[in-house]
Amino acid sequence: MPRAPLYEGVATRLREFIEVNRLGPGDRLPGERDLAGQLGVSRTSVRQGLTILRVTGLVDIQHGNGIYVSHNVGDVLAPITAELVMANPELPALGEVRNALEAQAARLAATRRTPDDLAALATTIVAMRADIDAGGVGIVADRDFHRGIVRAAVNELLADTLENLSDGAGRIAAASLQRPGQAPRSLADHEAILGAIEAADADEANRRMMAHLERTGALDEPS
Amino acid sequence: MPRAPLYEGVATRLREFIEVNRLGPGDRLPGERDLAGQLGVSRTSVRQGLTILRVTGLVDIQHGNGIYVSHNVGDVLAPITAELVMANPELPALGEVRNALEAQAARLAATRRTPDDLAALATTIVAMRADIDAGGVGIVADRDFHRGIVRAAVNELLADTLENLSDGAGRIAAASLQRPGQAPRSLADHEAILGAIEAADADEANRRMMAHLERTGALDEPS
DNA sequence: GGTGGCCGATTGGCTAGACCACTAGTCCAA
DNA sequence: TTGGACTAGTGGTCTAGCCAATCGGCCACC
Repeated sequence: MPRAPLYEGVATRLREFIEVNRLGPGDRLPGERDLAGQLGVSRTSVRQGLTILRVTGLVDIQHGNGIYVSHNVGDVLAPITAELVMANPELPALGEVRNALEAQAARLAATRRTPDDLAALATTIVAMRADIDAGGVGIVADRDFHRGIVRAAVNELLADTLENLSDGAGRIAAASLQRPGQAPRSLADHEAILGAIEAADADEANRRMMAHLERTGALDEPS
Repeated sequence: MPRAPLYEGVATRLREFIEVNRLGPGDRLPGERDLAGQLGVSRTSVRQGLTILRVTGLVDIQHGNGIYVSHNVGDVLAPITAELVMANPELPALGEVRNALEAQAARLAATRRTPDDLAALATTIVAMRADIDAGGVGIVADRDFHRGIVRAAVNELLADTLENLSDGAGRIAAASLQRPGQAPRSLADHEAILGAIEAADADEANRRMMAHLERTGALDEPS
């Protein structure tokens, strides 16, 4: 059995330290030299352990100032998912995860949307129709619509994750809209989804969003 | 504007190195001393950069052997999500993300399930009924059912993410089953979900799974 | 000829100590 | 009151070295 590296243990003990001392967002940790002394390891190892917590999003390290417990839970997944997407943006498994989250956003939006949310969504539909009438395909309005849904869902973790997953997915949506006749179809989809959200029909919103995503995402299908 | 730390740059340059040299899973990177020389930085900084890539899941560092490009994409998110869940397991936002992924798994399972998958799922239902008849609540069979769904979905990324999200969710499910009359209700839900999957009805499988999760997850509702 | 153990080269893991770079607070002079 | 210099404290980086795990080849032995 291979033994775990020291800095792994340091990371674990630092997590425990934060938990035991009930440290919340914004609270300050002891300096690196202090921690090295308390844990009985070299400062180098402490720094490697801290790097792990930093990448993980648990702490915020400020040069010349100190080490602080981070604020947003969403920040934890953000850099990682971004990394993952950058590495292989058209991985099908990734698209399926993304679809699931966005359909869930539609479901939540159906129950939580405010009048402002509905107004914003309606605006994107008007804008998309105008763009299509003007000969465009409504890429901007399309993106705004999907973002509006996510915003209406009021779930920061979901929003952050989706934001990063979408970095790669953006061009897929753009490519999809370029297909002949796709833009009006997408517009009709949007209207149907918004209708379900207005009606507070969570199941229907979820179903229609999923159908919409599967239609637009299926680029490789033999026509 | 604050300048980025050196080790961040090292991590980025190492990522580029992997990409430019078309290194795939299993390929070996130069040693730490080599990299330090090539990048013109100290070994310390190289090690910190490597730690980032390691946490990120991009590379696998082996003591006494060398540094290799990692294999599984799922490994990227796994340790991070586990971390996140450990930190705050009853965060409602987390539950919503988890529900979305599991409902998506049900949807995918409806189209991809093999006869073996169906048989395994049916077995868990039989086992759960037997356990309930014997006075239990079928915790084990319940867990097996949900895992069986995920397995049938054939999406490694989704499976890995869910596996880690569920570490914290496990006890929620267990607590839910303890409620009077819940176990038979869950069993009925399972049967309905399996029915939809057998019928290859993706929408229905998705809908029923979501309904099931929302029912069992709503622990804090005033009864 | 095959087999087992030894040994050394290579590689990552860890330490110690020093100095640099940045931040925030203090204090003094204008 | 205000502006800037100073300073203590903190993270960032480097050097040099030794420790520990791994792998592969060599060699004695069967």
